[in-house]
Amino acid sequence: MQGVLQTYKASVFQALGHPTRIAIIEALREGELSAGAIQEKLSIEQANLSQHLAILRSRQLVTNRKEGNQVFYSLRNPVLTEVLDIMRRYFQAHLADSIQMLGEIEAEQKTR
Amino acid sequence: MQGVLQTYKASVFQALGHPTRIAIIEALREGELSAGAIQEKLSIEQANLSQHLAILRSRQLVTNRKEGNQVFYSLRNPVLTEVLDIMRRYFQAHLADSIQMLGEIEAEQKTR
DNA sequence: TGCGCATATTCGCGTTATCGAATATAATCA
DNA sequence: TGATTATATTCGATAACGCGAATATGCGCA
Repeated sequence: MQGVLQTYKASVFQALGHPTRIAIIEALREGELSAGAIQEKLSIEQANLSQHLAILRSRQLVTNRKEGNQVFYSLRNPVLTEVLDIMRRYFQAHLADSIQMLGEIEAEQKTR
Repeated sequence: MQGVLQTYKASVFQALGHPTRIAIIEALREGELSAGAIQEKLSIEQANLSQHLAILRSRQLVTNRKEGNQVFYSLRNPVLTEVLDIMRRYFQAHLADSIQMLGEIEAEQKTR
């Protein structure tokens, strides 16, 4: 087993390692949104969203603010969008390979 | 299910979402290393390392060069270390919370 | 050729993640 | 208070992950 620090870093990346959670974070780029608004934007099950939000909360990637009936989420730190932007550059740098990977991902998705 | 692009991004983060793989990438920061050298550095099972390397390869995060008997690995793109550096800043920015999280991670590890 | 070293792959199994359904909580409002 | 809305949690099933043991592959060298 590796060090605690590496475990910590890994846990943050792991939280980012799901398409729905990437979508949530991208949805929050523009500013805070209520859970309901996110749900509508992503059109996923309410419970499922709540589970993903719980993970992002537990990793401290988002904060939430309760207002009356609803809960508003926002990104905890702009560093996150920074990382996503870098990944976009990374994606472009490896465009050819990435396209191939996308193909494989698509193929996998179809066979499910 | 979210878009293909988000699935792709998530798959890259997911590859980073394991302490051993973080350790591998950090080990490769200084330059290329043979699989054996990495194994020695991390002191993990040979098969296990090979599995992790396979994942990093499949996500295009590392390249490998065969030389005679051995295989040398290196980071595909400096963007990776850039992301790790940013995460370090992130970690420092949230030091207080992170320390708490580390405590939780440690506690979890002990109870296993 | 046949042996030995470095690395990769396969297999079986335990653990963790993910999902939808159902249920719980908590706030508002009639 | 009771109904309604918004969100969270629990549960059970399935899928994916991670590991070590065993085995396979591939290269160099006697």
